Amino acid sequence: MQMQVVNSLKAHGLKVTPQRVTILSAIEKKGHANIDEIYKEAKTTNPTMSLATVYKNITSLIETKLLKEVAINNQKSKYELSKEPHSHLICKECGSLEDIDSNNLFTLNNDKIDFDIEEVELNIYGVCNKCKDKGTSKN
Amino acid sequence: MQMQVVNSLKAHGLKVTPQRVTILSAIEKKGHANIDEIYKEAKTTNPTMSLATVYKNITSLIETKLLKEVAINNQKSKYELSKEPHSHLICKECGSLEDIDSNNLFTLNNDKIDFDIEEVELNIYGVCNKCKDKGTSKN
DNA sequence: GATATAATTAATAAAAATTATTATTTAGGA
DNA sequence: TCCTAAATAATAATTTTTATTAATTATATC
Ligand SMILES: [Mn+2]
Ligand SMILES: [Mn+2]
Ligand SMILES: [Zn+2]
Ligand SMILES: [Zn+2]
Repeated sequence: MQMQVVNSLKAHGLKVTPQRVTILSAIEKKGHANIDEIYKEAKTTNPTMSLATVYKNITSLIETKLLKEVAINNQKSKYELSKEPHSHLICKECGSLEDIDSNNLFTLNNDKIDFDIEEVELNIYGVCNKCKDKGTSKN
Repeated sequence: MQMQVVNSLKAHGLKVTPQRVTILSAIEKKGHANIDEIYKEAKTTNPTMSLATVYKNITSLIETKLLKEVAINNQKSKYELSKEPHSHLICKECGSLEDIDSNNLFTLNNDKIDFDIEEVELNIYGVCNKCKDKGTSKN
């Protein structure tokens, strides 16, 4: 079984159930996925999995910081495994989302911000190269 | 009537209906608001307004770029009048959202990004001063 | 390895959010 | 003022999310 995922669950004090392993593996495979994509992918491994189980686990996996939500304009939120801070390129044509390393991407000059910063999220919307080439929509 | 809002609707080729004026005025008053907040505020001016009308208009106002969606982790999307690019401070305690000027806030080093950038969105999550002081949640 | 127990799950119902339908009204141009 | 396409209110339908509950299961303790 996905030792990586199993250990991660244990480390975060969550019981290791096949459903959770399946859900996390599905997200890991997809990189970023919304509820429906996770559910669909998870069912290929565990066909009896209930959608309510996906919802509940997404919630607890986020609470325990194992997952991170990525809220996106004009789409359902996607979820990803927690990892190094990074930014996202989001295509307005096809909705695709990809990671982009934040190092050297931008410099935050937060000298004068009077706010306890926990997390900085940079989302860059535009047109991905695939869509730029095709000139057409939805791929 | 809100001449500002009326002209804005005309300029974007949308019919000037009292419902649209009310919706835009509500958002203008609130700064940022989700569907429910818009509906509630709008009803104080126009009690017969239908929720479906709010939904449909939000969609067309976004399509015509009069409004902008602000998708937020763990909350329903908020909407604001289109204005200068800026960033947001979002409190994880109370959910409050406030504008912050992006000028001098960060520098984007986008030399090597091979992507047609249309819009850069920087969301800073953390704890607002009100919540920091109170130490407690939900205000 | 067997047992106890609290957590988790599947199935389902319920609730909340969003979109579609339709008859009526209305904004804006002729 | 009149016409007409667009917009609205009311409502139904659909979709999305959460709650409930009986059965199952992971894990701690023996
Ligand atoms: Mn990512
Ligand atoms: Mn704003
Ligand atoms: Zn694309
Ligand atoms: Zn706060």
